[in-house]
Amino acid sequence: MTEPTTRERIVAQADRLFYEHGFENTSFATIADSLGISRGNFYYHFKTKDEILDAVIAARLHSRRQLLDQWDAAGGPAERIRSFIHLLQANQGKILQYGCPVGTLCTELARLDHGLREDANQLMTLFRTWLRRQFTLLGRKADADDLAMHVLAFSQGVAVLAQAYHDKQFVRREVARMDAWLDTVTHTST
Amino acid sequence: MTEPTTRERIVAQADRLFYEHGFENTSFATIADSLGISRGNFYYHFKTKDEILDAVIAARLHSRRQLLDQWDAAGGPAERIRSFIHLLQANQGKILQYGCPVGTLCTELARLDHGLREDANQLMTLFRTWLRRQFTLLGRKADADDLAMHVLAFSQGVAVLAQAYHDKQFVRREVARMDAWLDTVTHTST
DNA sequence: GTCTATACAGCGATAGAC
DNA sequence: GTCTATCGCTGTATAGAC
Repeated sequence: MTEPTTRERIVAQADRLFYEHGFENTSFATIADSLGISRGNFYYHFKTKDEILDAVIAARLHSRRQLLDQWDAAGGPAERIRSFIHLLQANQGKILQYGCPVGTLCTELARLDHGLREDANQLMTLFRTWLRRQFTLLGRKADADDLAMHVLAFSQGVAVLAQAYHDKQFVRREVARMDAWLDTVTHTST
Repeated sequence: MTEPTTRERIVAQADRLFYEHGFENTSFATIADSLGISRGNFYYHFKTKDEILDAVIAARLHSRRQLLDQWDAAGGPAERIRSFIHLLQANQGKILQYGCPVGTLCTELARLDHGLREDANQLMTLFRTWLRRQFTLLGRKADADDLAMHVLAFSQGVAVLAQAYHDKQFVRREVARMDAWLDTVTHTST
């Protein structure tokens, strides 16, 4: 295990802070102070704030791809989709506090009309494409993207309300409902 | 029809700008300039930015209550829930651009850890309570709140993805899916 | 690579003239 | 009730010493 570089430490910290407090609401000073490095040093590694955002999005893409690769390595498509649905419960603590890391970033950048908006959307699309593939493998080729978007909408909606109300029971109920829905999809031919 | 007061004009404009660009991203200068009034005059009507936010939330609560009152005046509970579901399509243009006015505000204030967070949540709760009442009237007393939350989660999830992808067809499909779901709820006894 | 010091713009907020 | 002028703070970003 090699020691992380300063650059890597900055990206990891920015990733966390952008998630917990938002991109706009996180300043250079906050990131630098929380790492114990100076603002000046900061600019040696990243010329602008957008460059950090870019690196954070790239890091998230990388980590999410690894997660999907893990799921791909084991189980069938139905089991994999279930892993995605259950992610809401696995990350429940964070989601109740900060919402979905993907959804909240897309929403914030859309609102700021930010240039890297489409890059953030790539994160959402990563899951969309992956889900679509799983539904295709299940024999739902014709409406695979429709079903993928439905699963995404479910997870985003639950995340928004879970954060607003801090309600674990609600998450549990909705995940169970989605599990039941997935059963009907799995056991139906097109 | 009486001429709107300066205060009313400020609230209306802030309401619009907070929705379109977010609370944090909207400055006094932006609001004042867009109304053609000076920053100084601004502070005669509102001492702090939070006071404006408070007024905007109150205004939204008022307008949404009026909408629900209209729905209550005509049709049965099933028809009313359908009106709520179809709101996503009625306001499609705005939602594709700016998301849900209720959800995005709750998400932003949660993230800012803002003092008026709970007041924004009241907006969500207004719809939650109203939906719960409709499901109770449908004879689903036991799980009325569960169903209400499910409908809310649906609308929030669709709004997030509709904004990210600017996809009208997706909204249409999800609304149709929700309509079908409502049929199964309506025609099932507890 | 890391630091201190600083420039400069924009923010929320205040004082006081009209 | 509306204006101009200005303060103090924080934000992003830069320059230059070590």
